[in-house]
Amino acid sequence: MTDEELARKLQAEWDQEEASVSTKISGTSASISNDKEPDAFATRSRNPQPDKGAPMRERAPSSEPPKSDVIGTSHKGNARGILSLQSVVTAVDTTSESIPFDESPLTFDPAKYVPQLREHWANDGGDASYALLARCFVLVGGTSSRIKIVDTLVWLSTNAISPPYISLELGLGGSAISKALRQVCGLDNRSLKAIYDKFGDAGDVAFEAKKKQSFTLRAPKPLTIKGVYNSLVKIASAQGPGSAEVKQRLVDRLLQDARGGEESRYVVRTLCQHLRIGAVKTTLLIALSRAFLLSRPSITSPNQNEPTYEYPLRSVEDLRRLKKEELAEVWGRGEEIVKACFARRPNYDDLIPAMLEVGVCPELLVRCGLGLHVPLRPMLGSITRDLSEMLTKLQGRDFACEFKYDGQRAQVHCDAGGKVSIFSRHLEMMTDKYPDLVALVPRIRGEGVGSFIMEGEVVAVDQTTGELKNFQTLTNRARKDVAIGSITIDVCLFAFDLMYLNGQPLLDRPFRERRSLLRSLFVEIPNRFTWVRSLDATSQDSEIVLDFFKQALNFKCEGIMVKILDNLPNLPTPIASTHEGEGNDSTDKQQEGVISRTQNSKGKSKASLGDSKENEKQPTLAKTARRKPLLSTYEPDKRLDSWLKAGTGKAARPNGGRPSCLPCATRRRGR
DNA sequence: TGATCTTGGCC
DNA sequence: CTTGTGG
DNA sequence: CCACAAGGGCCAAGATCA
Repeated sequence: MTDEELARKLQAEWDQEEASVSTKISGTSASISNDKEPDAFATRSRNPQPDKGAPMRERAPSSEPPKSDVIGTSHKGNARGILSLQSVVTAVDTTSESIPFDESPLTFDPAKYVPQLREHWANDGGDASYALLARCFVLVGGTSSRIKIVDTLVWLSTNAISPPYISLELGLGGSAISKALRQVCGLDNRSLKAIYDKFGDAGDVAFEAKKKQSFTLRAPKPLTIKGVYNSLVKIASAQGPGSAEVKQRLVDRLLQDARGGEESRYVVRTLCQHLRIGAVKTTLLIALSRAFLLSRPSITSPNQNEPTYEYPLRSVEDLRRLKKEELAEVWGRGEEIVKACFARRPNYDDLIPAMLEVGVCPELLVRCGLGLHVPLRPMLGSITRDLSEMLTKLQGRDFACEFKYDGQRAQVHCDAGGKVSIFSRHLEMMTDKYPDLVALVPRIRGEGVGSFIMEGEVVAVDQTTGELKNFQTLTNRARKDVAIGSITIDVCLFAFDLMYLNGQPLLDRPFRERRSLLRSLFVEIPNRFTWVRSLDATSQDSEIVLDFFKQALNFKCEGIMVKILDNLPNLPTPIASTHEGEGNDSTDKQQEGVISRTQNSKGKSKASLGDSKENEKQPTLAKTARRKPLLSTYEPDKRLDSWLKAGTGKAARPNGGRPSCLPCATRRRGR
């Protein structure tokens, strides 16, 4: 297909789409335009701006919205529903004719998709999103350049163009977008602002503005996936003086080339990196998993250097024959693998090539697993309200309590060569922010420690008194290009976990073992590098735990973390848990056994659900026994009950809130 | 240049 | 960080 | 129950303006 034909085809499709103005597919999708509460300019938090009706002026005097030509980039309201999804996913119908990567259109083909979507919606209900995304990722008849589409599309779908630990910022505010809209659509600020106030979403503004566009500056060139992605990268790459204009030009072009309102909407939302399609990381991983279970690229030109893709597939026919639970099992197993990979190596540029090589199988975890200088997604703790809830969740298992310090979580990588990387909780690279920590690493590394990944909390600490400073003090530190001599706020790293050591992942080891390795192989430096203060306890120690919690608060900590120590409960004696039937040791043990048998293949909780017999045995206990198993392993990106946090929540009570972990419970059930 | 505003990161 | 919402 | 979205307070950086 030539460019010209393609363009004509797209234009025709576009017209058709415009005609059938935003065919609402499901009721929920209506929420897009449902925004009441426009909230002028919706810039971020501050910015007093009580200003309501006052229209924006260019070059605002100080009373006006200071940045008069800005369309805010924050929003209200959720966009759920597949109308938006279909628009974003666009026309990557990889199952039909083969369009070269460079020409893969950004626009979607409503004629093709709308009926399918209706069908999906009717038949699959909640699975429609996954089904649709999976369909769009299906790789049939592809070449390696086509494969790139998947990659690119995934990035675009997740509001990102790079993983968080690689800093590639668009550096675009709303102003560039409004400027472009003014220029391209011939509207003035006042109208734009009015539209924005109505919808509260820059993308919706673009939609309306584009519909009002009365002229064209030049012949639009159909947008392609690759083109849009490349533009984003170019925008992000432009830096320094004059960069604003470069960015502006790129934005202008994108909006000129956008055909019609719907495409403009999503181009702009893409530019804001705020697609609002309700399908982000997890959804995409699930969709990828399904797509790769069902299909693989077939290389048409074997003479090239194209690799061959031969991983096994599931056939749709076979899957159709399965019972509902069996099908869920098949999907679920794949999803767990893909999620596990992404949790350990959160980069689609790594994940997708690996999937292309081996498909969705345990091998994937080897190809795309934990590695140095690539942050894994941290394990999280479930929030607990009070002590009794905590002890209940712990189900009588042994646990460790740790101070929960008021600082910033940090993941420290060090390779055998001594190179250090430090990542934040959200995987931002902050090595440059803590040159003092980097310098510390050689000194804390004990004998026999080569490479490692450890985790801890960075806290501002007075070096002479050892006194802990609050979080706010820590934020006063400079963040970029910190010279080690110019540091005014000293910090201490309170380490609490070790996930990797000497080339070997430790994620599957029990916490007790990881902690022991950490504490035996590394060397403390007072007020610079120490262990989190901790206390091992059992469910009988509620008073001691409570006291520990109070100590933590007195020590300027936010509260405590509680962590399961061992995988298998080490019950001294199977004393009958006669009364209460609360903790119920026997079922615990059985469950745990089931899990550990299947764990190596990532069976996990799905597997344990399959064994329903054991629950039958003790009907009275079924209610409490359905809890998820408690793991002492490090489970990246999961929020499980094996880690519990108790203490003062920051966002709820920024200042001086009372601890929410009230000393409510001395009333413990026996023992 | 310094004041002012926006952004994006942390909790 | 927290909450709210929807499936 | 989960995933997504959005909310708030705070800060350094950087862009923009007077």
